[in-house]
Amino acid sequence: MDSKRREFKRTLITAALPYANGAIHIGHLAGVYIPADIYARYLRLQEREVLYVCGSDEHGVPITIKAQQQGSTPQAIVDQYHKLIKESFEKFGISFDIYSRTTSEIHRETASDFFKTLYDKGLFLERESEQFYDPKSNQFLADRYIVGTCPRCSNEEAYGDQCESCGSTLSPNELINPRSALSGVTPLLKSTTHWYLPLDRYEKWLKEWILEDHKEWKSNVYGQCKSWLEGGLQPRAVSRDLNWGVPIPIEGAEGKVLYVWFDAPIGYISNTKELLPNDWERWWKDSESRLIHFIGKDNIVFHCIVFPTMLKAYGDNFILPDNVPANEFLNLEGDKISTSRNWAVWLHQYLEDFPGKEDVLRYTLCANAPETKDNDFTWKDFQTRNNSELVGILGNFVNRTLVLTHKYFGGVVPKYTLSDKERELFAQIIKSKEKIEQSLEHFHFREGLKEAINLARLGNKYLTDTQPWAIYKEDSNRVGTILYLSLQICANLTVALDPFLPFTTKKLRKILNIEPQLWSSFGKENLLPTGHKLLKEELLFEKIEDEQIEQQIKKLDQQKEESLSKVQPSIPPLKEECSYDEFTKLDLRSATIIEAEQVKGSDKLLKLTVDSGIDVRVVVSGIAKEYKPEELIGKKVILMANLKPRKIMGIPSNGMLLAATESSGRVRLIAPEKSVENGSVVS
RNA sequence: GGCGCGGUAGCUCAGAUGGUUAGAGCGCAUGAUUCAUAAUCAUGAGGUCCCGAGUUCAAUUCUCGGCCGCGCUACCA
Repeated sequence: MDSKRREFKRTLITAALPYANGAIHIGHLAGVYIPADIYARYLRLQEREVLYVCGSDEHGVPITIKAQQQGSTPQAIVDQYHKLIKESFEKFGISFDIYSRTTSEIHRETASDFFKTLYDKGLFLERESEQFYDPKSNQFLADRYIVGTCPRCSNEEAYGDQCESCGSTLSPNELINPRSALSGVTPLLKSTTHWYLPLDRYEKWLKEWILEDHKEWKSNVYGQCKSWLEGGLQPRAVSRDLNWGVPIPIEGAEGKVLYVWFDAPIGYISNTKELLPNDWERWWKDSESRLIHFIGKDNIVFHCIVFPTMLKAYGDNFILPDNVPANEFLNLEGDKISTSRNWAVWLHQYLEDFPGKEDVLRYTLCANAPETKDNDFTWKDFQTRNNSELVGILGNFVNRTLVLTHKYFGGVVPKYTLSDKERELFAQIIKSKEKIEQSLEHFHFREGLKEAINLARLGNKYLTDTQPWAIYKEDSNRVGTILYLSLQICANLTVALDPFLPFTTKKLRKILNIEPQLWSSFGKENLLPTGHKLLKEELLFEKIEDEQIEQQIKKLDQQKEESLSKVQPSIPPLKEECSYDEFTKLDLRSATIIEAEQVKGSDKLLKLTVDSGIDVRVVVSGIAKEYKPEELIGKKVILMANLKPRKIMGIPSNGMLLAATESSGRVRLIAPEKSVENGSVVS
C-alpha cells in the first residue's frame, strides 16, 4: 500500500460540511474534524503538499423551516450558524486551509456548471411526478412543509415526512387533512418535472472501482458500499421545488433548485476554487492528487457512491476519492447524542467553560474516537484522562525534567556522554516514530496518539530508573547526561504530539525555547544542544476537580429536562367541532377477530380476518408491535366498516380497527366492555 | 423485514492469514521512590474472546443459525 501511496504528489483532505442549522458538538469533532485535522497537520509536518478543505452546508429544507419557525430568513439563519461554527473551529485549532460556505457566489457558479454540464451531456433522466402544491403561496411544498393529522396517533401537527408525536415515518399523502405550513390552505396535487441522476447506469463501474480496487477501505465503509451495490441502485432526483438553493440553470426550471445532496459535495470543489482560483484544478484533476474524505458513518453512501458517480459523469479528469475513512458515532454518557433532545456537549460552550483546555478535549476525543465501533464519551473519563494521562504522565514528565535542569544546571542544557542505555533509548524513540507514522498513514489515530504519549512514559521510567536526584552529589556528569537525554525526549515530544495537541506543543516549545520542528527532526539526538538556555518551567496541564465534572453533568441533565419540557405537550389538542351528521357517516360495528397472521416482510402489520356480522373481511392493521397474532383470535373489537378499501403491502384492507394511541406511541385496541353480538352498531 | 458494522478483563478499547501462557490504558491490590501538580516506577489479581452447531489434529479467529447494540433501507388506515 505504501508503494501505491508514493505515486501521489499531494493530498486533498475534505471534512464533511457541517449543516448550518445548528452548532458543532463533540460527536462531529471526534468523528470527523479532529481526525482530519491530525492527518492534515501530520502531512504538513512531513512537508507533503496538502490542502484541508471544509465549509458550511447552507441550503436545504430544514434551514427554511428553521427560518420560518423563528420568524427569520434562511440567509439570516445560515449567517448566524456559519459564524458560530467557523469561529468555534478556529478557536479549537482545526486547521482548515479554507472554511467557506455553499451560499458563496463561486459555489453557485460551480454547482450550476456541474448541473449544466451533466444536463448538456444528456446524462439526466427527466421525470414527471405529482407533488403537493400550495395554490395560495404559489409553490410546491417540501414534505416538511405539509402539516396534517397523523394517521397513527391523531396528532394534528404531524409533518409530511414524520410525526414527531409518535415517531412514525410518513409520506405526505398519508396525512389526514393535509394543509400547507406556509398558508394553511389545503394543498393540491400538481405535476412537476425533476431530473434524476441514473446511478443504476454506473453500477457496474462502481462495483469494479470499489469492490475490486478498494478492498483496503475500512470494513464499515466497504461493507456499506457492498450492501448498496448488491441491492441495486436507483436513479436519484437532483432537483427540488424550493426557493432556497442553487437555481436549476435551464429554461423553464423557475422555482427549482439543486437538491442539497447534489449541491453540498460540490462545496468541496468550490471551496478549493475560492482558495486557489488559478490553481484549484491541480488538486482535483491531476492523477497525482489524492482525495481523502473524512466523514461519519451516516454519510458513507454519498461520498463513496453518489459523489464519485457525479465526478465520473462530469469527466474532465476529475479524480475520485482514494479513501473514505468514515468513523462510527460517539455517544454521550451512555445515550445517543441528539440535537433535538439537546443531549450534547457543544463546542462553543466547552470553549467558554474550559478556557485554555482545547487540547484536553482534542486528546480525550482522539483517544476515545469511534474508529471501529460506536464509543461513549463520559465526563468522568474526560477527567481521568486529563488527570492521569495529561497531567500525570505528560505534564509531569516535562515538569520534573525542567525542574531538575533548573535546580542542577541553572536551566542550561548540560553536557553529556552517551552510554548503552541512552543509545537504546534513542533507538526506542526512532521505533516510536515509525509506529506513529504507520498508525497515521492507516488512519489509526488513537493508536498514534497512544504511541506518542508512550514517549513520555518512557521518559518517566528513565528518570525513575536512573534517579538523578540521588546521585547528583557523587556523579554530576552522569546527571548531566540523564537530563540531556530527558530534555531531548521533551523536544521530540513537541514533534510527536504536534499533530494531536497543537496548543500544548506550542507552549512546550516556548518553555524549551525552540522553533517549530519538521517531522524529519523527530528522533534527533540534539534538538536541544548543550548550552541552550531554557525558560522557567510552567505547567502544561492542570488537574480537573470533581466539582467541574459534576457541574458539567448537571448542565447536561438541565439541558435534557428543558428540552423535554418543551416536547411535553404531546397530548394532541382538541379537534374542531364535528356535527352529529358528520359523525353518523362513520359506520362503526362490533366485530370478532377470527384469524390473525403477520404480514410477510413487515414489522408492524398484521393481516386480520374479522367477522363484522355483515360479512367476513380482511383488515390490515399496524399493531404487530403490541399484539401477537395468537392472542388476538377470538377478540371483540370495533370496526370502522365503511372505510374506503385500500391496499397495504399488496393486501387489500377493508376497514380499520379502532385503537387508542398513547403519546409514547403505544397502541391499544378498543373492545366492548361486555360481549356483544357481531354487527352491533356503535354510536 | 432486507442489508451492513460491531459484541474481547470491573470500565474504555486493541488484536489474531486458525496453532504454546489472548493484549493496552484506566480502576483495584501490594511494594519501591520523593525530582515532580499525593504526580511517578515495578509487581500482581482479574477473561467460557455474546450463545449454539458445523468444518478441522486444533476455533476466540473460518462457515451457518440465534441473541444484543448501532447505522442504512422498506412497509406502517
